[in-house]
Amino acid sequence: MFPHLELVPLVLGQVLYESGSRLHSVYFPTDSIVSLLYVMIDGGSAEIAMVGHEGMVGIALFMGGETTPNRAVVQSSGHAYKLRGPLLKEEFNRSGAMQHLLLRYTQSLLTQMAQTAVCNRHHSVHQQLARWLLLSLDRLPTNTLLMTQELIANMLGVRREGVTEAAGHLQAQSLIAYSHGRITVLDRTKLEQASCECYRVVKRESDRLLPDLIAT
Amino acid sequence: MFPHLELVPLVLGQVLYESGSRLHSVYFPTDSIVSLLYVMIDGGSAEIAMVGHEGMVGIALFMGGETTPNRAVVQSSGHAYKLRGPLLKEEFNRSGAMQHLLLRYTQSLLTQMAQTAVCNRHHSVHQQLARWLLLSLDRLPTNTLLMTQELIANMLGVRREGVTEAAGHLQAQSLIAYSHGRITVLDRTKLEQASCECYRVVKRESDRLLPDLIAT
DNA sequence: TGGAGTCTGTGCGGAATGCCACATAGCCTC
DNA sequence: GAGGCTATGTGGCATTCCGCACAGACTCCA
Repeated sequence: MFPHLELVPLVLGQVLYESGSRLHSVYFPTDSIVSLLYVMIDGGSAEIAMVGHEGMVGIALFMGGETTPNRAVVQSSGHAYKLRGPLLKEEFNRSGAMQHLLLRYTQSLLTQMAQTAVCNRHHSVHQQLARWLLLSLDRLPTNTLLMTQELIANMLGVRREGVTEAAGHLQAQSLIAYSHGRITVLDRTKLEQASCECYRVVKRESDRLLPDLIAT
Repeated sequence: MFPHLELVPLVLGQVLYESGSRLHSVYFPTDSIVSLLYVMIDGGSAEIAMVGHEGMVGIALFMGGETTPNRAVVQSSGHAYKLRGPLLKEEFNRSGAMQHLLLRYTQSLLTQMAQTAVCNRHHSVHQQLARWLLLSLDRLPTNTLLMTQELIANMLGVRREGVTEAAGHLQAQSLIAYSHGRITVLDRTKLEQASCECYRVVKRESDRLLPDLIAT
């Protein structure tokens, strides 16, 4: 399979899959982040999960559904290994270590989605922003995110003003610093404290299910 | 595999799995409904997804994680076929039709979770109640749910009063009728109109991914 | 049949968030 | 370095939902 991996650049805003569209390839992000979004009829949106170097975009291919109702958008520019769908399916159907890995990754994605649902229900924009920053940070090589508040608001499905207020609060406490589309995390530990339990649950499950990737 | 299926009764409130507990058996509900919940540290809860005759409780077993951070609670009494974990794994690893079916079901569960996240973010308690009633109805043989508003509130992760108000509204429009723990859906079509797009998305994906089950 | 317990209805104040409008401020290009 | 564009800050108002308190109504069991 490895010879068929093709390293491709992913740029911010690029749409890898549209809702309901047939998947021809899957992507393994290296230093990029891809968001899975649901876009409502009225145009509103909400992020369902994010995928970075720990995972793969396009699990519907081996799950058998071929498509999902979600859109996959590049949330942070970078690169990904692209693989043609049939090759992935072939590898999956060999029922080897790769299949087990993909299934465990899918379970970790499931946990992320579940926790997103919980977070959307119960936690404040403040807590959700902290969670989101941490999830992004875990998928980036640096501790700086190139990301406007407007974009974050779209991901979280909240108002831009809400993000401004929450981010201002985090900056006042020196947990982060930001300016015009560049957010730097200054104190990761305190940011975790500002976040809700949702982040920790997702992180713990991810670490538990995908220990192999610690080396990555 | 079939000779090993054991029909067991499930009673309202029964906990099949606790968060993080090792799964020994899986359950295929027949006329019962099982809710997957996340229970927060402070005791608050939110339903992640519900499972009825279309699916299985305990997918973590074949996904490779063995456990999940969620609790599985019987939401509507009835029965389920119980199967010992190792037997299910064995069947799954045969990579036959059963594996494909289970994976497609998992994808439909994924969609349900994703849509729960979206709904929690964007839709009103009114819309969510309608969605929830419809999802339950699809999994029951009758159009009567034995279910108090308090319980529904716990599932949706909202206040009981909020459910009272929304349910009163639906009853005033003659979409449902209820009294002390017994809810009857009178007009399914209008209830769908009162619901948000989330119900339709989940239904469509479920029908698409699991056509075999229409016969069931 | 009556009483206890559960379920449902209602009102009030407060917090969080949504929507809208506009002001300020940094960045980039020319 | 000036202007335009984008990003961020701020305020006001409406709505939804939460938390709390308590009243009324139905059911079930003794």
